[in-house]
Amino acid sequence: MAVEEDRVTARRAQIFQAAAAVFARQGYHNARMDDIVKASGLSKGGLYWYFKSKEELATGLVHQMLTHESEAMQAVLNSEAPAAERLEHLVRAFAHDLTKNPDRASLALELLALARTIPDIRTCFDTHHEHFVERIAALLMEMGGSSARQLDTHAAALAFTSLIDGMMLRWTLAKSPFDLENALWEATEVLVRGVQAPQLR
Amino acid sequence: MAVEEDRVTARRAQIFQAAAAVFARQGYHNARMDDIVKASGLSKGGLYWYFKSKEELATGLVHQMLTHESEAMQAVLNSEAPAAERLEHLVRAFAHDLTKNPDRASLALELLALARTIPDIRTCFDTHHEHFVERIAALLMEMGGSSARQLDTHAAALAFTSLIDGMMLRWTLAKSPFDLENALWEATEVLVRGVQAPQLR
Amino acid sequence: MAVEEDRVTARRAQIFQAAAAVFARQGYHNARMDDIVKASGLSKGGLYWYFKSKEELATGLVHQMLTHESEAMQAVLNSEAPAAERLEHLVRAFAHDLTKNPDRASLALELLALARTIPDIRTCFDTHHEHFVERIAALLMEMGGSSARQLDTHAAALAFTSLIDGMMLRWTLAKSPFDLENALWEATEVLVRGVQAPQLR
Amino acid sequence: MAVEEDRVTARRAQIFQAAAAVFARQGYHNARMDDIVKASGLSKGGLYWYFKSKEELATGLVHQMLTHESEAMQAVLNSEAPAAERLEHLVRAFAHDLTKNPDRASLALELLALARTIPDIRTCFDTHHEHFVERIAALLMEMGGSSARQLDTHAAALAFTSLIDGMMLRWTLAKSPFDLENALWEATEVLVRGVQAPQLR
DNA sequence: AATGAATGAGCATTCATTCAT
DNA sequence: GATGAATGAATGCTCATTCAT
Repeated sequence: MAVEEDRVTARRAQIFQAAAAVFARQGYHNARMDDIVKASGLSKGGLYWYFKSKEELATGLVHQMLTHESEAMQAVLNSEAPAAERLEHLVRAFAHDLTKNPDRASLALELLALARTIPDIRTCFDTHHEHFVERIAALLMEMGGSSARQLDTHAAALAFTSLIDGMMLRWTLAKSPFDLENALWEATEVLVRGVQAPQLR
Repeated sequence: MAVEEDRVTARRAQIFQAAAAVFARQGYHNARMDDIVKASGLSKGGLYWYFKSKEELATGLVHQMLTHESEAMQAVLNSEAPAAERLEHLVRAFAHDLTKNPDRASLALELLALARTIPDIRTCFDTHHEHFVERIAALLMEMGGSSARQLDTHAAALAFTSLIDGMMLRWTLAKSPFDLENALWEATEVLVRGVQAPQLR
Repeated sequence: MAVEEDRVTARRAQIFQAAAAVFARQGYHNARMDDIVKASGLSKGGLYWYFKSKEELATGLVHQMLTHESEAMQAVLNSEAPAAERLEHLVRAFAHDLTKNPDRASLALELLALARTIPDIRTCFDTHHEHFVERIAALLMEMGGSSARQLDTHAAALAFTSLIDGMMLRWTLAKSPFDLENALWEATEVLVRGVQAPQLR
Repeated sequence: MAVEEDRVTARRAQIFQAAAAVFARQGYHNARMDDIVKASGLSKGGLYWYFKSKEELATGLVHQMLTHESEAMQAVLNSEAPAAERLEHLVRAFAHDLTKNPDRASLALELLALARTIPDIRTCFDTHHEHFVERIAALLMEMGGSSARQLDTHAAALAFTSLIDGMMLRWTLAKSPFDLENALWEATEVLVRGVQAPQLR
């Protein structure tokens, strides 16, 4: 039984990997099931055994990716380091990972656009984002927001996550590539400074 | 002659409007040329008289939208008000506009995703973004960056534009809608504070 | 009135020339009315003023070409020279003309194929061919067929015309071009010899 | 494996037959893929599984027809009979076949016209014709050409093949049908007599 | 479980023809 | 007579999905 499970998991992983590569390169709509079949090494019927439609495959892929990302994030947040360091680690790890796998950023944009059209995917992203914002807000709070700044903290968290997505997007599309890790960390610093700085008015 | 030009312009505008509505609702790939034809009030052949392919139509639409946006931005920047006010005006106008036309944000995401696949569209966005960043950088500089902070200013401008795109994206996808104008302005304030705050380390 | 007629004739000739060139190069079905419009120097509406459909244009073109060819043939046949010389002249003139205007042969094949589908064109060719065969038969008879060979003469005429069409066809399609005039005249000689030779059995 | 091959061959044959019928009746350009689909008994996708475009289908059809024809010719030429009889057999079999299947002649004209536009088809015909001429030349030589007449023999072979094509063409287009077998054999006799007759000049 | 041949609804695009000006 | 913008039916081809083996 466990062996069964393993094979299923392995096959699905195999397919996810193929789909990720194909979607990243060609985009969801320009990707043919046959392309994914070819990339996966399975047969057409085989693929449809594990995913009953292209949409379900995309949805599953989003789910898997966001789960991974969430776990990776949690791992960093669970560390013993001071909040500021955890934040930096988070940012750098994220940027570093994308820099090494630029396709991931491309894929993310593709799937994000898909969220507009496919409700399940939208829900996935939505939930993920909410958790993300909460964790960041907590982190920022811990970093030195006085209780009087709670609102600011939450707003800053939203700003932070938006910043990340927006910069990833810019980075994937920009023809003249820039150093994502650096840019992202600089931006984060500015943001953090802004949160901790005394109110202007 | 001028009349000719006018008709051509009018027709193209008419088609752009139809395409914008359809792309916003259904997405580029789920949009049928027939849908746009229907929405435009022209005939199929008529549409193809002005745009020789679906792709060219999308490209033209991106061009037109970015041109409009750039001009709107310039108009705000040309005002006599102090820099800080111009920035606020810019942010609020942008957010206000989207709030009144939520489809625009949706459309923007769609077209942004298209940029991955269609080179001409990518170029349009790229150029537009570069100009955008430059203008914002100039504005931030004017707002009080000492020359010693030039680098920060540019980084902050990049952060700012990323923030805008990212938040617009979040806003379109979020199921629980939030006040875009408020969130964006708060985030902007944090960012500005961060730029003007004394270096932390 | 006569001036009117002249203009009409001139315009039609102008269009025929354009259509001939376009059909020769692209074939009837791959030719767009716009191509012919462009080649003719007229406007779309202008072309349709003189020919009310693509098919009518093709039909008119066939008619005009066959009329010309028939007249050219008649001119040669009307000469005072001995029959054998007239035949040679006929063959050489025909081949010479095609060699100088290879498009004509190509066009002929195209229109011949069209005859299968367009009844009017088929009728044109049919009538033309009948006359052609009759004239050739008369010529061959004059060249020395005894009355006892009348049947042979007619058969030979049919053979002769078939030979011409077939060789023209081969010539247009052959990738390694050959000397049409020479080949055709040699073949004619063989045929003539065969008609004049004593019955074998 | 052999079963696989067989099915593929059978399907292709099935499609060729349908295409031949449809092209013969309507012509290549007036034939709709749907017509062929209907005639073949397959589905649209099924047809496209075996031929990836209309053009490829036509090309394949030409190839198949010429291969068959070449084999049929070879079969006749391989017989033990004297050369003259083999020639007669060849001519009569060819004509007889067409008379029983008039569509074949019609189809041949259609495909011949296609050769003007589709390079692969042109090449097929070209190669076929070359072989045809060579075989006929050899046959004529065997029939009694002295070595002094070698040139004439080749010319006569070219004349012969042209004659066949031309007469088939005439026969398909003629409204008043004639006896193809008879006409063709008579013409052949004249030609042969011409080759064997003493030089005139 | 796995295969891949077969299905058929769906779609972008074309192009002969028309007609208001 | 002439123009060319506008029409819309027509068509080759695609591709997600199915199902007999």
